[in-house]
Amino acid sequence: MSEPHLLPLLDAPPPERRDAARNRERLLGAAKELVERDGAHAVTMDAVATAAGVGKGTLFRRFESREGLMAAVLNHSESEWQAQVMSGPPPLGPGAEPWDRLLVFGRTRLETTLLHAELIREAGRSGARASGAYSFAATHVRYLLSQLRVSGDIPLLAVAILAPLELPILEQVSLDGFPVDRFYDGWVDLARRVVGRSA
Amino acid sequence: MSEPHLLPLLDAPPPERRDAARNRERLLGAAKELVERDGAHAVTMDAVATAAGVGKGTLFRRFESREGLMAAVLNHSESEWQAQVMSGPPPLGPGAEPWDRLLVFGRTRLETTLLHAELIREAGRSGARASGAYSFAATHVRYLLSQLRVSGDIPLLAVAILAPLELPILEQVSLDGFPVDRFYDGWVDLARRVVGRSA
DNA sequence: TGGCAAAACGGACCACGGTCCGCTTTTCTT
DNA sequence: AAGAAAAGCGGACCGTGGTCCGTTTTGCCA
Repeated sequence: MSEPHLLPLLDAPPPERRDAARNRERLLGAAKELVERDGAHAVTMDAVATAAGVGKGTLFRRFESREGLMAAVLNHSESEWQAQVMSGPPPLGPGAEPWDRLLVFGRTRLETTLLHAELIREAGRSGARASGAYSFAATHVRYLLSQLRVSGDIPLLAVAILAPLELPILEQVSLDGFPVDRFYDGWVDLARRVVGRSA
Repeated sequence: MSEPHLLPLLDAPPPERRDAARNRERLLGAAKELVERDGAHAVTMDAVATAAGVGKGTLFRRFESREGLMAAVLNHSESEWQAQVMSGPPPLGPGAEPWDRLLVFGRTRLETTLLHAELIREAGRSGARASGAYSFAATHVRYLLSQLRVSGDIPLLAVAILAPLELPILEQVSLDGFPVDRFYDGWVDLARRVVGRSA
């Protein structure tokens, strides 16, 4: 009947057991390797579990679903870009004019999305959700827009600016046969109109 | 060694055999019914085939995949809206000012997308592709933009205007907890900026 | 009308995502 | 150090999407 000695501050998330952590790492490593070798679409859950020397049940307990696993891999791949944005050199990182940062942001985001296209596709809904990719970008754009003293509903304008850079949109568009360069120019034009720059 | 008597004009698509046509109709009907009754996510291919009194192989031959089937159902559902846009009463249909048409277009498109959300989701890539939903909307917006004498790369601006109304974007946004009404207002603001209206 | 090639049919079959539950490992307590 | 509860493990098992191929139907021509 003894009371717990330490009250959890802010109900802390329960820590991970040692074997669990080890297996998560093995699984993620195996997944990354297989994705790189065979392409995300060809990676089966059985294969990942086997390659990691772990049971399938474990794989699913750690990553919820195939999409979840892909999202985890994706997240890892995008984290470098996120770091560049947050603390890399200008003009992508801090230190440059907001407008210049926005332009570079758009270009690199477009490139990153295309680079990870397959992974994003395989990650499905989790791609945007579980991996913080989308909300990171949204937050950053909102920040830049506020720096630019844009008038209006900034969160929504951020959505509008980001939307054409999302994979589902890019896929629809490229079905219509747009080259990527032209697409980027178009995006710059859009950004100009939205933030209200004339030239 | 006789020559064919009739040359096909513009290599015509081969017509469908009677049984094939009959089965396609049965299948589509069964699918619509099941989707309505149980929700798209709960509809299995076996169930559709059985309900239509047809083998599974036939179902797949006619509709390619589950996504293809869902796209077909979706297409049917959207055709009414498309008809309204093309030849219904103003301001959605022809006869009103382009700007007013654009506004109503946006609102009804948003509503339609949300109404068919589940079907769109289940239709996956085919949702945009096979069902002409996306390209219809794009074409129409391009038309309205040209009527509005908008300067710039009209096809790309059309993409930019349409993008925030696509389901994947709406889903990401509503995760961030936006009410729909506010979202529509935001879209109108976006449209204003893109076409260059001050008020 | 009979016959034949092409098209379509259908259900047995397969692969893969996901679940379940009896067993093992970890961790905490005394 | 021992013991027990919690957390984790793993692989047999299941449902569903998708394929394959021997059989049937259709449409055409004689």
